[in-house]
Amino acid sequence: MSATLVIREILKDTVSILGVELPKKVQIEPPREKKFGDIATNIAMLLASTLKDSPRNIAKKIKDLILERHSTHIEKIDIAGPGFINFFLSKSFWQSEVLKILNKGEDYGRSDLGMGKKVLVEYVSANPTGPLHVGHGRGAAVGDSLARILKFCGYEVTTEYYINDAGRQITLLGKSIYIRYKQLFGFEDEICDDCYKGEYIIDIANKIKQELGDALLKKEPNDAIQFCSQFGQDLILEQIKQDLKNFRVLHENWFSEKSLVAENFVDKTIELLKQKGLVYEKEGALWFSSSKFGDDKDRVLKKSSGDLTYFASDIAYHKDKLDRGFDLLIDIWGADHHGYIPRMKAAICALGRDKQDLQVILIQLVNLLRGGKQVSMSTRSGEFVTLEEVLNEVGPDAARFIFLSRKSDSHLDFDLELAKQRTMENPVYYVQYAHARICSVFAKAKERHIDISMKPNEVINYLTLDLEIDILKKLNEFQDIVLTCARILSPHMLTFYLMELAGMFHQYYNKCPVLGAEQKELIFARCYLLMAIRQVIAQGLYLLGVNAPERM
RNA sequence: GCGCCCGUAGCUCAGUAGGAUAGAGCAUUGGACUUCUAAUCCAACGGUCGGGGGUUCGAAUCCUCCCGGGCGCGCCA
Repeated sequence: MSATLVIREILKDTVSILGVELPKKVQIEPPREKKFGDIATNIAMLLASTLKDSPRNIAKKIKDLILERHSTHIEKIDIAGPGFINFFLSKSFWQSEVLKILNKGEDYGRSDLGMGKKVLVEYVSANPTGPLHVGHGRGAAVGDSLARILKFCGYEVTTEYYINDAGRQITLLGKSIYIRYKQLFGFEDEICDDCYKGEYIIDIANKIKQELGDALLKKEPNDAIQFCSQFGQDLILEQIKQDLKNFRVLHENWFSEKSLVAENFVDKTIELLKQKGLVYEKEGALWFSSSKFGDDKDRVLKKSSGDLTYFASDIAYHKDKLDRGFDLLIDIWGADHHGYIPRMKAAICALGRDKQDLQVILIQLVNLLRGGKQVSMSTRSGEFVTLEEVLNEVGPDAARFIFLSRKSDSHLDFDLELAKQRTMENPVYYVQYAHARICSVFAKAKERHIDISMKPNEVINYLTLDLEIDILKKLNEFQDIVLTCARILSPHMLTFYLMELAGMFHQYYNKCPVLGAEQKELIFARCYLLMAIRQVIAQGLYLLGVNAPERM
C-alpha cells in the first residue's frame, strides 16, 4: 500500500471518531518541501465549517487521536501554517518498501481500482486507405499503454480497431487505384481531385498488373473499381497490421464496419431510436435529435440520397459495443474530431446510458521535425512520413516513449534526429540506461563472486542515507502514479515519473558505491535496493510498452 | 460569428480532485572518470505562471472579461 493510502486509512478511521466522513476533496500527498514531512493533508481546513472549530484545533484533535491509536509507522506529526497536518513516517516504514517490492515482483503497483469493470479501448482505427503515419503512431502508443495501465489497475480491458471499410473513402481508394492501373497501360485518365495521390497507390496498381495483367481493363469500370477497392484495402490493412505489430501494438479485435451494414444493424439501430421518438424526417433526410442531449444541433442519419451517414454507422457500432457488455467505452480520436464528441455522447445517452460511459481521448497533431526543420504531412497530398519510416529510423522504444511524454491533447514536437540521439534530450535512453546500469552491477557482482548471502529483511535497515530514503519514497510513489494515470486516462505522468526515478538512481550510482561499500551488510542492502529500483523501472517501462534492456 | 483546446525560464515541457518559497531537461557557464557503463553526475544562471478583475484562509489550477495561437463548426469520413 502506498504511503498516501496508509495515511488515508488512518485519517478515515480517525475522523469517524469525530463523527464525520473523509471529505471528498481531502488532499493527502507528499508536500513539496521536505520540512513539511512525508505526507501532508489539508483535512483540518476542510472540516472546519462542518465541525465548527478552527482548523488548528481540529488538527490538534486528529493528531492526538492518531498518536493514541496508530503509532506504528508514524514518527512525528506536525501541525503547521493554517492547519496542515504533516506526517513524518519512520525510516523502517520506508525501508520495508524494498521487501514489498521484491515480494510482489511484477504485481507491485497492481490495484483493484477498476473492480473488474469491463472497458473497451478503441484506438488507431485509421481508414484502410493508406499507410499509418506518425499521428496514428501516437494514438497507437497512447491506446496500447492505456490498456496496459487499466489492466494493471483491475479493469477488464479489451482493445479494438474499427475498420471503416464500407464508406465513400473506400470507393475513392478503388477509383484512385483503377486510374493508376489504367495509366500503367498508357491510358491518359487524370487522377481526380479527391483521389488518393500517394506513391503507394501506384504500387498497388502495379501489384494488380502483376497478378492479373490487363484483365481489369475488360471489366465494367464499376466492377473494376470495386475489385480495386477490395484489393487495395486488403493490402493496406495487412500493412497496417504489420506496422502495428512492429510497434508492439496488438489489438485483440478487428471490427469491420461492413459487418454492421451486412447485418442491417445500422437500420435496426435507427429503428430503435425512432421508437424512442428521437428520429424525424426533414427535407427528405432522416435526422437524430441529438440536440436533446446537449449537441448544438440535430444530425443526419440517412441522407436524402438514401445513403447512411458515417455517424449512423458509428452509433450502431457504439450500440454494438454496449450490447457486448462493456461498462466503459474509451475512444481515441484525432483532435480534429473534437467537434464530433457531443453528438457521439448524445447517441450514448439516447441509447440509455450515461454520457460518462463514453470517454474520448483526443490525440493532437505530431509536429514532425528533422534537425529542427518541419516535415509536412498529409495523406491526401501523398507527402507524409509513415509510421513505418519512423520506426525504421528511431525504433519502437524511442518512438513510444516520446509519444507518451506529453499530454495527448497537446501538440508534440517529434524530431527524428533527436530521437536517434543518445542524449538526455532523448529521455528514453536515460531511463533504459538506469535499468541497464543496474543489471551491469549485478553482472559485475557475479564476476567478483559477491554472493548475497543475507536476506533482505536482515539488511534493509542499513539503508539510512537521505538519498536512499528519498529513493524508497519515490519507489513507494509508483503505486500512486499508476492509479493517477488510470484515473485521468493518461500515461504521460508515468513517463515523467520514470525519468525522475532514473535520475535519482543515476545520482545514487555516482555518489554511493554499491559493491564497493565498506560492510557486507551495506553491500547487500544496496543490492536489494537496486533490485527494487530495477523492478519498478522495468514494470513502468512495460506499462509504456518500452523494453528494459539489460545491456546498452 | 459560435464551440473546443492551448498560453508556465531563451527553447521543449511537468505541475490532474485549489495548498505552504512554481519544477525538470535542453541551451549557457564552471566542475567530476587509474573506481559498479561519463548514454552519467555536481554547481551556477534563468519566471510579473499571456493580461485584468473575481471567488477564499490560500489560485498556475476554479469563475469572468480581454489579448495571442491551434482546431472544429457538411445530407464528408
